[in-house]
Amino acid sequence: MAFNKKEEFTQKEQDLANFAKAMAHPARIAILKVLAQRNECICGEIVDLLPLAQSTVSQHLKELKNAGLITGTVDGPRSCYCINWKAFEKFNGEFNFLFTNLKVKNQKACC
Amino acid sequence: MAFNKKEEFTQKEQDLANFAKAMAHPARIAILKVLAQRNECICGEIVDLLPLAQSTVSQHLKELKNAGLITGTVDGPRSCYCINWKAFEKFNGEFNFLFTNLKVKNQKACC
DNA sequence: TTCTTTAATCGTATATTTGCGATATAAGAT
DNA sequence: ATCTTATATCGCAAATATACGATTAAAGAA
Repeated sequence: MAFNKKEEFTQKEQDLANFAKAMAHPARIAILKVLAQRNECICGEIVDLLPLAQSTVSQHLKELKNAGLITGTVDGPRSCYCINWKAFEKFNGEFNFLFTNLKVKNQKACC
Repeated sequence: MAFNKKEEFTQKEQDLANFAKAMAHPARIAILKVLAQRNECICGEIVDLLPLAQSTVSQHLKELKNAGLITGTVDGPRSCYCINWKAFEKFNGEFNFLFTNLKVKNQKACC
């Protein structure tokens, strides 16, 4: 890849891409779904629901946390994860601003 | 990776993850933005706007097309790409159904 | 203190993505 | 028929992502 060209794009483009990347795996979608329904889940519960090893689930949780889509606190041998609704609001707004709004103006079909 | 576990998730989870994956790169976000603003852009115009080689842009366009986010027709040495608004509507709805709706019920903050 | 339980991290193998130059293709121009 | 132009595809190198087992860490229980 010679060099990573991602930094050459605008910050907004990078942010939106990172948000999308965090959701770009069915396991992470599934995790988010569980958290959205329950709020306040420990890692073990999620592991039981997914067809993946504990270490793999932990890794996916870490990615979601790094991307800011979830929050988590470690409390000794137990942890607590929740959806960060604010992040979803922000990116949903960003997404709509970039695309859905323009739809109204520009509806013609071409190819 | 031993084996690809992606098929073990539900079809909806996979579809949403694939949609997200298509947007998981700033170059593809930038391409979608250009197409959203103009409708009916040829590849060359997009190449001029991005800090990437022609072959790389063509590859990103192919990925967006394969994911169904854009449509494109080849007309000899010239091509025409457009946003597939229906796909955006579909996935935006899916996304809202999975997450944003639940927000109302489940607002408490924990961690 | 030692044992148990739960989750994070490390190390590693394999798969996929990203990016480019070179080449192929396809249609119009000369 | 050959040249030009615009785009797609091929082949490859490097970077990242995915997944797991093994290990570590941290807190409560015995």
